[in-house]
Amino acid sequence: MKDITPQQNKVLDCIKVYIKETGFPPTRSDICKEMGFKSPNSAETHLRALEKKGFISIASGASRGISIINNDIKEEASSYDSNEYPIVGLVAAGSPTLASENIEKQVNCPSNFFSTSFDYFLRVKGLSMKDAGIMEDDLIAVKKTHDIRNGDIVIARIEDEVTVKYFRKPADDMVVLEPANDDFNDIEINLRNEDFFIEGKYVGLIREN
Amino acid sequence: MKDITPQQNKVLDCIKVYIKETGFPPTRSDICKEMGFKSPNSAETHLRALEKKGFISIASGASRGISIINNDIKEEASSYDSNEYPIVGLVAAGSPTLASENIEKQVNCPSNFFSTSFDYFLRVKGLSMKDAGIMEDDLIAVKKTHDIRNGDIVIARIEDEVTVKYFRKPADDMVVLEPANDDFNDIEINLRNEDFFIEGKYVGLIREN
DNA sequence: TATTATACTGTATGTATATTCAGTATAATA
DNA sequence: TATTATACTGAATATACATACAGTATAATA
Repeated sequence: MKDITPQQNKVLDCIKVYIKETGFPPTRSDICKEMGFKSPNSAETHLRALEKKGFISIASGASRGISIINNDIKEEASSYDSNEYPIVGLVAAGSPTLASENIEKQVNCPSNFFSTSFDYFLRVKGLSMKDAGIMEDDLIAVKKTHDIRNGDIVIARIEDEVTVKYFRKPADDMVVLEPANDDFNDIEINLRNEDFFIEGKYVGLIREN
Repeated sequence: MKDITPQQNKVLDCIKVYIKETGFPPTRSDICKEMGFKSPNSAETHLRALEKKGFISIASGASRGISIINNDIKEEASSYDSNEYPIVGLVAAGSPTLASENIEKQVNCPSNFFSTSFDYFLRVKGLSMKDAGIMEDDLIAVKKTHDIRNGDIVIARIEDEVTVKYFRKPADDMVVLEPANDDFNDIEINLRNEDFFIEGKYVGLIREN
């Protein structure tokens, strides 16, 4: 799977939304309306790019012949399929690896439990995301991915510190991590100087009381 | 929902199969091929019958504008054994009963998922418990019980209104329900005058992102 | 008995739609 | 420097498609 451009991603998203809302895929012209294009060829070229990169398939000659190619392994599994997922502690320093010494325990959970598939649970320390409803000791479902958009909640590692924050990228060489708590400050990272790594994306939450 | 004829059922089935295999709905002509009809009008009349009976909707003028209307009562009717839990909507008025019309869907979940056993999930409306990390559209795991202590989060019904709040009982004939949000006020209930009922206790939370 | 629903064939037509061709422009890559 | 990918506008066209109209026939209602 090759890289997708932001614009192509938008088009892909708008196709998904269209299908979800109408039950059938959009025409070139429908995509133009959604995206604000003035020529059906704008949609066409994006579709061909998405096809080439393996995100969709296009049935030749057929109207609305677009179908989303799903490489989310989760979807293929049956709805009652369940798996063991590790709970990883959010250790103050060091990355949340899946090495056995970091695993608190394994929990059984249906793999399609959240709308997106995920890889492990992370136990939250601190209250920096309080206003997003993420509290101390909550379990965050984390999907290992680098496909992050502004506003996503990410699990990131800066130098040796792991943290959960809102993600924003105002410039190519800069990332801002924003807490959801007025008692905390934004973290600005200069990608030139600092060691920054995105462990994954927050896709769901579980709280045991 | 009116009765469906065997032939109409076949057509409906073939539409479902077509969508599953191609990702988009069939044309009249596609249906003819699948069903062995020789006239597109055969498909057309069946489609109109299915539309009239509420099984599909047809977008006027659009090609392949068929979408399946989903009212799978099957899942809702099944009994809640070991691992299937119903999601109940927190309707503004009325108690969150397990009657099928109130059940959003069933989710598969290990019965020992939370430290305490539970009976159903409730979808949260509003932000009155924001500071307890309970946000809009979260799923609360509810245990049907009347064993409540001060400080527990309860699902309670006052007259015809269902609400989630902290529970406190300062006197034998009085209950105070406290929100976790400064924008809301405490609710004081005089047990002599008002119809008050505890539906259950909050034992866990799930958030889908 | 007349009417309506079901279940088809066959033809016709306007338009919805995919798709190609011709351009313009920018940024990245070889 | 030439080439390729991205990101568009704009026009043209063959055909894919929904849909209406005209029939035939059977069974179930009212």
